[in-house]
Amino acid sequence: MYIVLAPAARNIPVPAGTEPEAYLQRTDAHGAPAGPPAVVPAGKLAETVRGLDAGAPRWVFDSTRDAYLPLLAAGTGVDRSHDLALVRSILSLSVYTPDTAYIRALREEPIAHQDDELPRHLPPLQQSPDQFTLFDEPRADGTALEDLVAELQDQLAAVAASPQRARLQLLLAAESAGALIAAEMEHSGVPWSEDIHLDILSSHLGERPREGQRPEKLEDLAVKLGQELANPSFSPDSPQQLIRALHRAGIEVKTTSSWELKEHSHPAIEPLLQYRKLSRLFTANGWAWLDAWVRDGRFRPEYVAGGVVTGRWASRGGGALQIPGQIRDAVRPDPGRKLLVADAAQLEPRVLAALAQDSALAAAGRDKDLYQGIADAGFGGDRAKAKIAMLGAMYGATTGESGRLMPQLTRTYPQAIAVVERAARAGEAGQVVSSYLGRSCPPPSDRWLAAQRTTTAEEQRRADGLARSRGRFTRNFVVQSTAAEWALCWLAELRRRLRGCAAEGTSVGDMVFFLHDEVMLHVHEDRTDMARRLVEESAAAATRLVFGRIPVEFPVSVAVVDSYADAK
DNA sequence: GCGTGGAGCGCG
DNA sequence: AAAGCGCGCTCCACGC
Repeated sequence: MYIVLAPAARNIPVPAGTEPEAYLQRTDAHGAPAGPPAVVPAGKLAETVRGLDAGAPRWVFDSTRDAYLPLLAAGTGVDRSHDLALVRSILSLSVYTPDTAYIRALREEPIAHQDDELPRHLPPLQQSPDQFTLFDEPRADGTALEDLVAELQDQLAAVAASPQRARLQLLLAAESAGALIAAEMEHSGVPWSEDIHLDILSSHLGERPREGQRPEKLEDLAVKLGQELANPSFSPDSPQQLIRALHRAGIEVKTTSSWELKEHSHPAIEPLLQYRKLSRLFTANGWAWLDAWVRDGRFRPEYVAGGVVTGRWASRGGGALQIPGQIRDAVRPDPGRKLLVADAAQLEPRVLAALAQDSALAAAGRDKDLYQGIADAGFGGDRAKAKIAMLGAMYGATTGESGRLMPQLTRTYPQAIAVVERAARAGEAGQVVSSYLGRSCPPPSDRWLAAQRTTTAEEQRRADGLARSRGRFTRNFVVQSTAAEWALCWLAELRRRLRGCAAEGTSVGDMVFFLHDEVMLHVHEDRTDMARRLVEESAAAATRLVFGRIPVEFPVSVAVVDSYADAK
């Protein structure tokens, strides 16, 4: 049922005379060992895993990325998994987790689930003063095979005793599937045309500059800016110099951010905004970025599944989740392939409709754009207004246009608004809130709690500010986290279907990119209709999985294109 | 020289 | 027309 995999490097000492690559332990449905552990000799792991996966086990990894990327490199995939670290992180916070010794222990060591930057398998420094002995001695690090098996048992027992076992099980399965998908996407990479990227850079910036120099067009703008501000030597990269120069030129801004600059009219503003735009392209996605992240026609970022408190993915290096529209034209399919870009339309407000069982909001999104539906029902058909109002409701806006539009929204969708308001009040009071499937937000920090127990008026103002800030966080958490689990289920369902097709000899394509509510497939050009159908089926399946039978639609918009730039 | 926090901006 | 959630990256400014 489960097979626990422990890379041998973490199970030193090595048995004499052998050179194992990994240890495997088969267990029953409760994680209890079934038979003795297997020692997999060097060079045989991928092959062994491939053979065992036919028996449809759930592979147990301490870190999916560490264990699975090498398998993928050897051409081996697995069907299902259980990621101990991700499950640990969810269980330690979830309100659906029962009070077991394992959970209590987790909650007493906050670092284990809060700080992913500290790999659990590295012992504290004071325990290994000599770096050279580090790899020759047994590590008391809790990742030996038997410790992984023990933790699996603890986790399965906790889920079994949960008052919401089904939801929690689904969440943990989806989270683990997400980790597999993240590794697979990292392995496949995003098809990237270096030539087109270079064309974009040269047309916007000019030739690649020498190390430490500005590109030609950026330099021109800096010079022009110096002239307009009558200050030839200042650097627009320095906020302090910049704001002083602006003030001297009579432009009275509090910050130098673009939206505030746009409110003034002065001949220096246009070149400044242009400089900003190009400077960002140069520094964040320029030649250096290309050198670092694109090789052999693939952009290979590192994804961090479960890297965000709400359950969204994060990324490390390469800014994978912030690819600017400016360079999306560089994402091109291989010959014989197409890009299929699917987007869950207005996912978060639809999730809110489901959470609140708000039939008016559900109706507004039936067979149409949800924001347009809201607009038609209460904002005179003005879609932009409806969208601002809805986003404001989910983010906790109090001022500005968004704040002004809120009352109208509350009149039309009292049930939906009540859900986010309740979440906000809970957060302000220091409570935790949870997603539909049971991912809970972190409790307030000790500093936050201490701030709430203040007496002086000034401290009280600060405490109120902190409370409102937490309220905005929890308000958004219920929606964002539930949207993230819908999206994970969507991806997992899609993965299952794609693997099913491949197993039958009909390769449809690969999942190559995921961005919160949007997925990109690199599909064979003669199977785009099939891919489209799988994506749509998966969305329907995800809705059923998460919410059961509900009268809320979760439509996906699908574009089959030859450039990512054409997807929107 | 090194780490950190803020500003600014990219994405959803 | 503009302030309210979640991130990552790059730069500068600052303190050590």
